[in-house]
Amino acid sequence: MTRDVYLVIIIIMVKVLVNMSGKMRETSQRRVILEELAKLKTHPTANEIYEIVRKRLPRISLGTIYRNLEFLSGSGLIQKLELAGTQKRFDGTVANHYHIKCVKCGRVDDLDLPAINLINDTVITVCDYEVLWHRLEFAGVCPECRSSKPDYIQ
Amino acid sequence: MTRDVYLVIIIIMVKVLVNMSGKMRETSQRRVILEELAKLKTHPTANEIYEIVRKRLPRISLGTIYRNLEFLSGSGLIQKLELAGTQKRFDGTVANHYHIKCVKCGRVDDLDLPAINLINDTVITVCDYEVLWHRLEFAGVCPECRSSKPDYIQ
DNA sequence: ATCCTTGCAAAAAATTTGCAGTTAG
DNA sequence: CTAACTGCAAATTTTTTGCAAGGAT
Repeated sequence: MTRDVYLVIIIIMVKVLVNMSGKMRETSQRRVILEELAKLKTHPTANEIYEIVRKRLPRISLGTIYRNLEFLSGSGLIQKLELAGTQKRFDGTVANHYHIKCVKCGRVDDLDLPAINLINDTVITVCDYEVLWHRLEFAGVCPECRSSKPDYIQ
Repeated sequence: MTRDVYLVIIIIMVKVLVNMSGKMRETSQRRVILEELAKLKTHPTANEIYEIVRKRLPRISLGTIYRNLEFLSGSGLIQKLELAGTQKRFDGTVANHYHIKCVKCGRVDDLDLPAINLINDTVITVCDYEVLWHRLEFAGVCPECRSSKPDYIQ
């Protein structure tokens, strides 16, 4: 639990430093991306964010979306997820938590499961690495897809 | 442990079925890819495999490499890894095991850590998914990179 | 006024696919 | 024979980047 406290402190420090340095500007594009990401419970791809933000800022470009997502995740204001599949996804929630992805429809949900940070120490004992972090991802069939007919019947 | 036994049986069955169906042909390209992958302890990308196989089969194309890697991992003869980063990696070892990736040089090593399959059952209790599998990936600094000077000195 | 940020378009990176010709079974 | 497979090249998909114009502080 102490580890999580450190993490929160570090995140706050990063935010303060980003603001203090005075180099981060609050543009409407950046603000809207952040707002929309905070609203969403899903974990959209860059392109999905583009389509959503475009409704409010029709002239925004996909390049700006990518640059901001990269910048915001680098600043610790959002989280970049590199899950199975071809595209990266983004999460407005910064706190460390695990995800599960539906193999049928592709939706990604948060898991209410405590992070098993102790496992990092276990890994240090079986390899010579300095272990920094781990990523734990689950895959399965979501409730909606489960209630529909199985593939081999359809 | 019983679960792993089932897994091994299933893998063998898949191999048998693949051979029985008589639809899989043993081409020199496919055989060499499989041979080279079995030799390697690293977890190469499609392009790295291409460069290695090309030494033995100079006329092979990258498309063939991709098609075979897809086919072989679909048949359970090799493993496709979708770790952090942009490229997929391939593992000649089929048995389920975890990996650690160096954040500096990008190399991927196997971890001698038992698979925590019980966690799937835990996840079922906190969400409505039918949990199929999980992926646990570590990141850190490998021994070689650790012994070199830190970034901010160089 | 400065220089971070944007839109646009082109480029890059990684992977997939169409097709005509080749080859294993 | 014939259907699976290959090489080649073009096409897709996803992300990054160069540049001149725009805008926040």
